[in-house]
Order: sequence, then C-alpha cells, then structure tokens
Amino acid sequence: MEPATNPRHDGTRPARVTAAMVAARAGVSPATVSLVTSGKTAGRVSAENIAKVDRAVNELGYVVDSLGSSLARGRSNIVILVAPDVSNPFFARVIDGVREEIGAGFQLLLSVTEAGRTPTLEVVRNLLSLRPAGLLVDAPSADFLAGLPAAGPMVLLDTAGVESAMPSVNLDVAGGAVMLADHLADLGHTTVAYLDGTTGTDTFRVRREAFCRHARERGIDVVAQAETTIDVAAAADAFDTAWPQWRRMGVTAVVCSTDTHAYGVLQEARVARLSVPGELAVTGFDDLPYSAASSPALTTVRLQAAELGHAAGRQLLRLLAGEDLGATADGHSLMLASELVVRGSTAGSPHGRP
Amino acid sequence: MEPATNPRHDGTRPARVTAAMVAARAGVSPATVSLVTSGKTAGRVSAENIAKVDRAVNELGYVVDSLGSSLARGRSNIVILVAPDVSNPFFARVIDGVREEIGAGFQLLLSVTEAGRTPTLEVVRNLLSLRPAGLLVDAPSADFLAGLPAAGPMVLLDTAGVESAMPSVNLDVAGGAVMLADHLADLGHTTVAYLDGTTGTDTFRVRREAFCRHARERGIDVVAQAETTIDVAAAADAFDTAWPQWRRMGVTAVVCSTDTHAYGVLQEARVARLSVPGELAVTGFDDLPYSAASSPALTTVRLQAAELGHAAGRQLLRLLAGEDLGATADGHSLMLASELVVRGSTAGSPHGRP
DNA sequence: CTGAAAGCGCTTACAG
DNA sequence: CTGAAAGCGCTTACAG
Repeated sequence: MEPATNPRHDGTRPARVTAAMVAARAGVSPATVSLVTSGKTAGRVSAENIAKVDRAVNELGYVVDSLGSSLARGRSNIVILVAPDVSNPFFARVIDGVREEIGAGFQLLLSVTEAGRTPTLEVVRNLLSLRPAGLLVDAPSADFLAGLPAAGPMVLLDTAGVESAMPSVNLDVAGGAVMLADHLADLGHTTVAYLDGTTGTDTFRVRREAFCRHARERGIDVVAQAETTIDVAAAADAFDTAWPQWRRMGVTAVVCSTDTHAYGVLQEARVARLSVPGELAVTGFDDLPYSAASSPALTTVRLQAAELGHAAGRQLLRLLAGEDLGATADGHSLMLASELVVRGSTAGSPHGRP
Repeated sequence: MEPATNPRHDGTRPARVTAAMVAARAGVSPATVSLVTSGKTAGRVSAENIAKVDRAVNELGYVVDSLGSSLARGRSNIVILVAPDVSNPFFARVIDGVREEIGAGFQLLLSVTEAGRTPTLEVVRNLLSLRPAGLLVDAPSADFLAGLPAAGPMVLLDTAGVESAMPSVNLDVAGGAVMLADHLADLGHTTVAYLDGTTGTDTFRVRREAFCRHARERGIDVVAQAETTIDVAAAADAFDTAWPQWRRMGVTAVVCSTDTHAYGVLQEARVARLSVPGELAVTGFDDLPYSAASSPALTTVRLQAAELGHAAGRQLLRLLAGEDLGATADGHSLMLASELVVRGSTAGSPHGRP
C-alpha cells in the first residue's frame, strides 16, 4: 500500500514522509523510530521493534529530515569547506582528502567565494547559521581571521603568512622554497627569474619571499619577475614575452610558483629550442601528476594536497569529538613538510632532451 | 552591555543569540522580531518597534538561525549545485553565473561528487533531506534520472544525451559539432582525427557522435581517435604519440573535444614545427579566454558557460516562484545555442604563424 | 499593530 | 524495553 500523498494535480508535491508516519505504520512511537534510525538501539529497542521499524522505513522510503534532526541535536552533519578557488586540480585532491577523512557520517559541501576572493565574514556568518558540524576554511586572509566570531569547530587550511590561534593545517611552502634555492645554488645558478601566480591568496607571497630571501643568502640574484594566473597558456605567453629580456640579463633558471606555470615555460622553451636544463633550468611547486612525465620531467616542490585535506578533516573530527587540540602532542597547528623532487628540468643531461 | 554567555572555561561556547533574546532586549515578542528580520513589516509592525528590534539585533549580533527558520518555513534558502567536476575554468564560470542569478537571497553550496563520478541517488537523497530551496544537477546520468524521487524544485544542466521531463538547460554541443564539420568540409578536409575527453559525462559522447555523423555526410573520414583527461599536458602527450601514425594516415585536422585539449595539440605542433593550419588544422570546444590569444588563435565552438549558470538559476527561481515552466513560451527545457568561432587555427594564413 | 499559541520534524532525558 | 512530553529556534495564522 502506498503512503497517503497529496494530489499532484494541484501543484503540491507528495507529502514528506515523517518519522510519525513510519511510527504509525510500524506500530511504535516516534521515539522508537528515532532510536532505530540513529542506530542507538543497544539495550533500548527490542529486536522485534527494530525489524518493524526497518520494514516501515523501507516501505515508505523514509529519510531522516536533516532540519528537524539538526535542530533537535543542536548541529547538522554537514561540513562546509570554504574556498576561494576550486577550479584547479590541486584543490580537487584536497577535496578528495577531506571527503575520505570525514567519511559518510558527514556531508561535505563547498562554499566557493566569488571569483577567487578571499572568504568574507558575512558569508561565514550565513554559513554558520546552517549550524554546520564544522567549517574548513581555505586560504583565509588576516582581516578575515581578525573578525571571525568565536564559532563552532573550525579548521583553517593553507593559512600561509597569517597568524591565528585556530587549529590549522599548512603546507610548508617556505621550507620548500629554501630547498629550491639551495638546489639551484648548488648547481651554480647565480641569476634567476621568478614567475609568480596572481591570486588573492598569501601562499604565493610566502613562496616568493622565502625563495628570494634564501636565494640572496646563497648568492643568487633574482633579477626579474613576472606573474600570471594559474594557466599553462598564460604562463607560456608571459615567458614568451619576457624571455628575450631575461636572456639578456643572464637568467639561467626560471622558478615558477606552480607546476602549471612551469608547464607553460617548458612549452615555450621547447618551441624556442632552448635546451632545458642546459640553457635554462625550470622549477615548479605542487608536483602534479604530469610533472613526472613532462619532457624533461619537472623539478618541483612537492606539496601534499590530499594529505592537506586528510589532516584538516582529521583535526576537525578530533575537534568534534571534544578533544582539546592545543593540549595534544602535535599541537593545534600542523605543518606538512614539503619535499624537493629533483628531476631533469634542473639536473638532467645538460644539452637538450635525453 | 554584553549578552549573557556561557562560560568558556568549561569548553562550551557562548550561547547562541536567539530571537527570544532579541525580543527580550527590545521589549517586544519573538513574533515581532521574526517579522522585522524577515522584512515583513509592511502594515504589521510600528516604526518604533522596527527601530527597537534593529537596535537589539545589532547589539547582540543576532543572525536568524537557518535551521529553525527553514523548519518553520518548510524549506531552507540554500541552493545546491551537484557537479561531477568543478576543477576546470569552464565550470568556474557556470558557478559564477548561478551565483549572480540567484542573488543574495539564496546561499549557493556545491556538492562535488567523488572523483568525477556522476551524482548518485543516495547523495541526492541526503542532499534533499537538507530541504534545499532548489537543486541544480550538472551532467546527470540516465540511470540517475530514472531513479530520481519526485523531489522539490530542480533544474538539470548539461543533460546532453539523456531524456527527461525535468526542467533543464543545455548547451547545443551537437549543433556546434555540425557547424564544425561543415567548416572543415568547406575548407576541403577529408581526413581528420578526433581527440576526445575522458570523463563520465555524456556531453563528450554527444560532441563526438554529432561530429562524426555529420562529418561522414560531408565526405570527411574520421580515421582515428585518442582520448585524454581535460589537461593540456596529457593532450600534448597523446598527440605527440599519435601524430606519426595520424600523419601517415593523411590526417589534416585534429578536432578536439575541449579547448584545453587543443592547447596541447597546438603546443606539440609548434614543437614539431608543423604549420597550423597549413599542415594541420586544429579545433576545440568552449572558447576559453585564451583561445583568442593563442598562436595561432583557436577555431572553436563557443559554449556559453556563464549563461548556462544564469539560465539554470533563472529557471530555478521561476520554479520557486511557483511558475509552471512547461506552460511558458520557452518551455521547461532550454537549449543554449553554440557558435562557431573561426580563427587562425583552421583558416588563417596557411603556412606557419602570421 | 501586537502577542500567545501552534506547529515544522526530530531527539532525548524521564518516568514507567 | 517503551512512549509521553519537552524542547531545539523559528514562522505564521489567529484573535485581539
């Protein structure tokens, strides 16, 4: 028998199946239905009633209403990831990491801020009114953090360059930049150019500043800079335009703020028949999958994207479990180590492709 | 004076500011507070009380609780966009389009399906339990639509190749493919290769089938195919590998399923010193910004990304307003026209770059 | 114009 | 093991 539904012809939809309807059909109370659907039956509901409820749930296609449930419990089961830029493959891996970590018990939803802008307080305030189980905020600005209300469980990711007492997970891009500078210095480079990324996020500033500072200490002059969006083609264009001058300045290496930028440089270098690394060394940040397969393969600072998501999810789960992260061994702020991956674009056979 | 808050030292957070607290401070009833915060004061609340409530709201930093409000009204103000793949610039424009259209009255949240998979029914069922004001589903599969519960307002986007009675907005990729085949036939091409995209979505199948069918009618042989993810580097690799054989087969044009693929082909063509379009014509789909600036500029089928988002948002808004889309002039299903943008990669100066 | 009351759909002490 | 009842925070007829 079908449950009673509102007629469709008048434009109304079938009535929502409620716990009360399930209870009526199963011949139990709504309280029992709740106990069964939330799995809290141990020592509280008889096997017989569990079976009756399960049957009714299936027959009616009942799904616990998230609104009612969340209101009663005081919080929902959604985890909101606030991010300025989701349209790149690096971030897709972060998302996957979070999803894997938080599991099916929580629902991951993304709030994408407008055109790469850093998240605003107003957006977060509205998000908080949804009573998310937790918030994950990627690349927050200092202003943003300063005005943040003392909200529920929240973990920051990618907070490069901003101070905060909130639990956070970061990529040690500065450490990676230092290794990169050392590597280039060891190879004897003294004159390099930097190809930066244009986004509102601080991580790029930190990469550049850390590299420039340490490069100088190691006797490397960063004689020129250019910047483009994270786009192979845009980077290729920028390099194409800048190269004649850079060459005149004696540039022997281009340090790129992302692998994507480096692909553009590599592409133009091939077109220009520049030998990499013989005439020009090229480096990136990220270690995207293709970086091991490019021609030549790309020397890059490996950033742990999926692990960034995993760690943030894990922190959040611990916060939800009521743990005081500040008191634990690994503290409330994690820094994921970067790794320098040396490949042919800086250290391969010097003249032309292998 | 600060509102009473729970102490922080015991781990609890400051008490949520409720409408009741605002009412108490303003000296009015919660009903009046609700009327004011929801802007339904016309002829119902005195100017004096409006002012009192506004003041109390500001002093306490009150934000209407979305859970309570949504439960009482029967639906929330969130619009959920379910999408298999957000990590590309095309989709970023779709998102922007939706956001602009639905405005500040609704909160746009994304549900990203696992690693490019098509959305599952289970995911949507959970999403529906949040009582979204509406759902926007990108690239649904036929299976998915078949099992879809008669849920609230929902608009499908990018449903290429699947039948459905639901309101939907589509890009006429097939029409674009036909124009492309005509264009290449008019230029005298008779032997072409097709570089497809590997994703779970049907739009790529539709592009390819429409092109191949119409090409055949126009006397063009599609003699070879390759496929890669939507990635410049991967496409470049695939072309690099396939080209010797394709050249032997007499291929004079490579039709790419996205501009991104075409960038990869263009890149390798330059490395190989192939003249485009003299020795090889190259085409794409999308008309991403860079396509006008590449060397040579790319002939492509322009797809209206932002307009896809706008139109879907507009349909949803009308659904929410109770309109019966099936009865209106433009029907419940929109098809956004594609446009063939002819540039240098097929029709420029025949030998080498201009 | 105003407020008391019912109700949205659930969960959770509580009494039995 | 079970169910009646209170409560989560709002909104909306309804009576005044």
